[in-house]
Amino acid sequence: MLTPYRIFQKLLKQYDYQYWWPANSPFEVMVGAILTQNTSWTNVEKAIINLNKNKALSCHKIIKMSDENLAELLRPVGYFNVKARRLKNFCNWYQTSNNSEQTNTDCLRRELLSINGVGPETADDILLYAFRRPVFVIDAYTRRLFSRLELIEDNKSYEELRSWFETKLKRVKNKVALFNEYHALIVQHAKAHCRARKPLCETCCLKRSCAYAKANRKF
DNA sequence: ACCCAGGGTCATA
DNA sequence: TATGACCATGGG
Repeated sequence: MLTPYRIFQKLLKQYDYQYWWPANSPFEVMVGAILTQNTSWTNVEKAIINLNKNKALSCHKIIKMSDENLAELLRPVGYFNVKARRLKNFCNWYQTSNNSEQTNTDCLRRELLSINGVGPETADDILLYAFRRPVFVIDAYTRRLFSRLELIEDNKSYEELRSWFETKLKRVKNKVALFNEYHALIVQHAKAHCRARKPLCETCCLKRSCAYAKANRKF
């Protein structure tokens, strides 16, 4: 039986540990989470370098900078005008927020979702990889993989899927570590699988339109 | 010349 | 609630 946990084991065996999130601080994780919306990570790295060069990788500096100057540093990520505003919206919340280790995760999640520009996946990236909370991140790859394995239906909402995964993985001990590695492995699988098809399964290439997957009618 | 990327918001029906 | 337009650079 293919269960979410079995699939995790296969991914781990195939790709080994990923040690996410690739960042030097929790704040950098949060910035990256916003900048990588529908954007490849290589572009995000360029923007992070720009921010560092201008000593602008801090809440304080980002809020102080003009929209135009910030957008210019964010140019490589695309959507730079939108993302400049989103980043500022986030920083304005982060600066005044007073959340501690004790803050309830659902409460923190609702606060994140109330920020314009932070949707469910970005919020969960931040919760898992910056705040170390046990939330399972759902992204386009996760949907495609489990849809093509015929374990989920593609008309499910984000919350339905997150709840499904968290229920299926209820019994694991260190949820933060597992959810962390799981999402990272799915992304790694997406990057690697089209180049070297290896036996996780025959039909789960995660490109949006994979001829192989199409031919096998696993959509 | 196309397709895609570690999404989200807003207007419309 | 469910689609569709829009945001925009860079790599394959």
